[in-house]
Amino acid sequence: MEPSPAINTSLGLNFNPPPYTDDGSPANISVTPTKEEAPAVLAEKLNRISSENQKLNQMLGVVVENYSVLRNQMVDLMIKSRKRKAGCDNCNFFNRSGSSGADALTDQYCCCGSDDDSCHKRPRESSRPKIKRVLVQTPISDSSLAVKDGYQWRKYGQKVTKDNPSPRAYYKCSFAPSCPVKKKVQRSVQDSSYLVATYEGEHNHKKPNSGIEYQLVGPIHLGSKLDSSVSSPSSLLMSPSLPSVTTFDLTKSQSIDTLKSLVPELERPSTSTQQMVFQQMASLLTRDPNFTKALVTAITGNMVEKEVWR
DNA sequence: CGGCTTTGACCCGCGC
DNA sequence: GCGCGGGTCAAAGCCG
Repeated sequence: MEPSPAINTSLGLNFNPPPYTDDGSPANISVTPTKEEAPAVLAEKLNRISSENQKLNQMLGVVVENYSVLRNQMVDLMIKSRKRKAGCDNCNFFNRSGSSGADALTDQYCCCGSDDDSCHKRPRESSRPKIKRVLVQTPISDSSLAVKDGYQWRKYGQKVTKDNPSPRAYYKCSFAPSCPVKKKVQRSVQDSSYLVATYEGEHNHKKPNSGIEYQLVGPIHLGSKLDSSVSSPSSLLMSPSLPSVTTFDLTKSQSIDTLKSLVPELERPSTSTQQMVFQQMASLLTRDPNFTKALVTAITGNMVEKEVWR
């Protein structure tokens, strides 16, 4: 593996909370400005907020740009790596999975354009439904196999498969037959705290309850605990869209904890007031879809980088 | 009563 | 051709 170019993908989030006194109250901020100084103080605050907002926007742009660069580099490296393994200099796609189970990704994408049968057969885009895979962390005690993705599903079957002790549930979009999307949900055989949802096809309608919940999606490194077909970089590239993803419901306080665990710097405030300020800031930020998207993009980009060049 | 889930039966592709 | 296993069907049951 080639060494990674040193690209800083850290968010560099520096909230710079105002200094606090021992009793937790802000030290240098006048809570009740006099009538004379109120306009000046407000204008100053406004300027400061505008300035911080501008800085945050710039940081966001850098983060997104860095992710894009990293992603392109990862794609290039994976293609090179697979070409070496497959021994096909003209072909950039990946080996077919031998399994036909839930963890199998059977689509291949060949770029060599060769009609030689000794090379790989190219799937016909028009005849193959798009396959997207999603990882969702759920309590092991939750046996419902329900993945809340904003769409309505009708369960039409459940089977116990050979390679996984947990049953696999089959769902159709409740808009069927006009919407052809199907979904298979099964607990990961390697880490039963994760559900693996495999989506086939694309919805031809909007989410029935779109906007109710936020769903952060992006590839996440889960180490060797999960089955390799889900967590490996190759599977990331085999699916048409971001395939191996984890889901955080940012409307829940649990997600704030998740955010803090992902960005340890956010845990530095020590006093209860600072904690409260953090909670409020995190809550405000995570309500902004653009911010959450960029945040996950940055984090997952960093994770993918570590995985690829390990 | 309509919609959804459950579950056994059936279909079909694949390997031997 | 046969067996195996994944995927789907459809009747029965459940629930609001």
